[in-house]
Amino acid sequence: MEKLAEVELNEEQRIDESFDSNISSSTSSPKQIANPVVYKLVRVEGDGRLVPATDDEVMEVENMFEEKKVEARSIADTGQVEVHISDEESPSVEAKTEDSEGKSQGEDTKVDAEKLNARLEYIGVMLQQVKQEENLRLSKVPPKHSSTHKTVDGQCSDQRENLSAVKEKLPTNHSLQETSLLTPILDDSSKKQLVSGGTCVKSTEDLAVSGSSASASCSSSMPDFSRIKGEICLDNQTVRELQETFRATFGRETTVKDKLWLKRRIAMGLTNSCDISTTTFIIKDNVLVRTIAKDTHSTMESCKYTSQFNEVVYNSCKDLATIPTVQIENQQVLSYKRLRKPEADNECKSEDVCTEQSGSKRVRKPTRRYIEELSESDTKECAGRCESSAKHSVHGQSSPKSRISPVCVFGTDETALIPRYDSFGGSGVQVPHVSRMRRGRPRENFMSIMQCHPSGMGMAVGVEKNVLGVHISEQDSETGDRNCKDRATLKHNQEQVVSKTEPEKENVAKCIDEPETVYFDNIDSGDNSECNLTSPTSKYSVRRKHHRAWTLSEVIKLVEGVAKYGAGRWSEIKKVAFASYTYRTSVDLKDKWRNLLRASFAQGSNDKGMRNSRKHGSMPLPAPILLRVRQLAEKHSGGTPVLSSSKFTGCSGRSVLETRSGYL
DNA sequence: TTTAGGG
DNA sequence: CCCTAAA
Repeated sequence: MEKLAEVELNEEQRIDESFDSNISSSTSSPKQIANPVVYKLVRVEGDGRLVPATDDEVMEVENMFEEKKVEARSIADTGQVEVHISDEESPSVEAKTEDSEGKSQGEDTKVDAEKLNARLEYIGVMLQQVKQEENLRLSKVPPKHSSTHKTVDGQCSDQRENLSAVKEKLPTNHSLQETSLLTPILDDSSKKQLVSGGTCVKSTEDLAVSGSSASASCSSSMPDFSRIKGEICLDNQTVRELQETFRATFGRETTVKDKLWLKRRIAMGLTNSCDISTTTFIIKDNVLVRTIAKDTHSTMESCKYTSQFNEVVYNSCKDLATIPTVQIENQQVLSYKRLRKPEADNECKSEDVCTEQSGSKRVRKPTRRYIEELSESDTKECAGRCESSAKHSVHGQSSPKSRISPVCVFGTDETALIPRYDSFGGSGVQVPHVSRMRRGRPRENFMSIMQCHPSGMGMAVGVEKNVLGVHISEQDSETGDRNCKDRATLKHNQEQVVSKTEPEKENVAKCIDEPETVYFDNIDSGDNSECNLTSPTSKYSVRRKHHRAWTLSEVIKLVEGVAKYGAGRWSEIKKVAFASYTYRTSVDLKDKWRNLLRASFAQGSNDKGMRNSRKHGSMPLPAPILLRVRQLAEKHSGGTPVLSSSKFTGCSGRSVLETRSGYL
């Protein structure tokens, strides 16, 4: 604490010295929040001079840190810092700082805030530059220049100079002073980001200092890399040592006893990467060395680099009260929530080491429910199924009987049958009605039943092809699709059906109602490959769930929809292009597009394997469409837009639409 | 509700 | 195709 006091004194003295300079308070911004504590630190002499506070007064500085923490936090919460950093250009931070040094008592408050702000700006700029350099180094592609970047470029021709400037400047007393500001603001995860893998001696020293001096006011201690200097082989460490190292790395205790876990966490922290696939770790000067490396692709390089980068960021951030903008822009993928939610829930937070760097992909929690459901249905057989179907039941029919699979209707237990029958698609065929709740394709279920008991269903099958197909495809879905919503139940049915009857039946029935010729994807085949009345063979038929094969026209609609609205606007596309296709949901479109992408690129790279994998019965996707898909994908991935590609790219010169006719 | 992703 | 989480 003595040191802190000294620092504060120095600050005040500086004010004192530069007192004579004129102030231009015009630069004051709304973010400048007066800090009342400052008043206690200076006195105004008769001539108006500011004099340092006495020792007793200085003691109060300690409180100020608390105040500042709050203040800085509030700044972060309102997002003002972002605005500040990105919008305001700072022609000369230093000059500004000097100019704005206080003159009178009234200005004093402003002075402090001014300095802080100036520093914020300065650091913001620096961080921008750091980031910029990062981008330059990581990729040849020039980074997108934000307004701030332009400003920076204008004033600083050489970024490296500024980088070094950061280093030189930061270890001064300011950084010391404000490290304590930073600490509580950054939560654990962000600290990890910043701290992990500091290879610089200075950073280590700073950390040590700040760790000791600021610990009084900070709940969580700072990492101490001095402990992990030199070469460390994690494998040789005991659990206790590993915990020690963990603490040195992440700046917090852990009670985890699992060696491997600890090693992995430490390694992750030091490399700032979750790509730790080895079991043996050696750490040398904070850089992870892999002795058993599975992925050798310049891991060391990247590790080292990120370490250095993070160190710079960290040093910079020490001087910056809050750094949301910079953090976010640095692809460190620190979410806003994290930065704005400083409460540190310790332990287990390190889990985030991994997720936080996973890039821009949306992060998902594990879906335990799905897992539970699956395992349950697997193990508990019928009981599990009943439960899950109950969960999905819209009607809320709680009676177990109501949930009995339709097959039971024709099975041994007639009494368990659902008493209700629905008219199916106006065909006059009565179908057993189960819980209407899933968006499933009823006809499969229905058909399979039909096939199993043609006699029971009477007339049907023959007529089906002509009549039912149309009805179902055009108007069913809403009623029919709800027919059997529970997949588990449906599966169950099918399995039972299969076990009792010929496996092909379902398959045959399934394709009856296809209004158009069905093509088959190149990739996502497995499901619909055999829609073929004449060759009802394969084993796949047994396993298939309700599946509506995509027709070529559908695919084309989809592709054009994507071309028009862009991939991702599935609901739009669905509304416009698939309005009449009630059985295609936006999710289906999305899935299909995903498959199309895969197909198109697969074809581009090697079409042989694909060709081999393709079964003879299936019709491949027309090349022009795949091409179009690929182009759309490229276009959307940031490439240069391709104009009316479909017209020119067809192998045969036909447009996609024309090509289509050949398949209908 | 819609979108993105995993299974 | 299904399911779920995130937005």
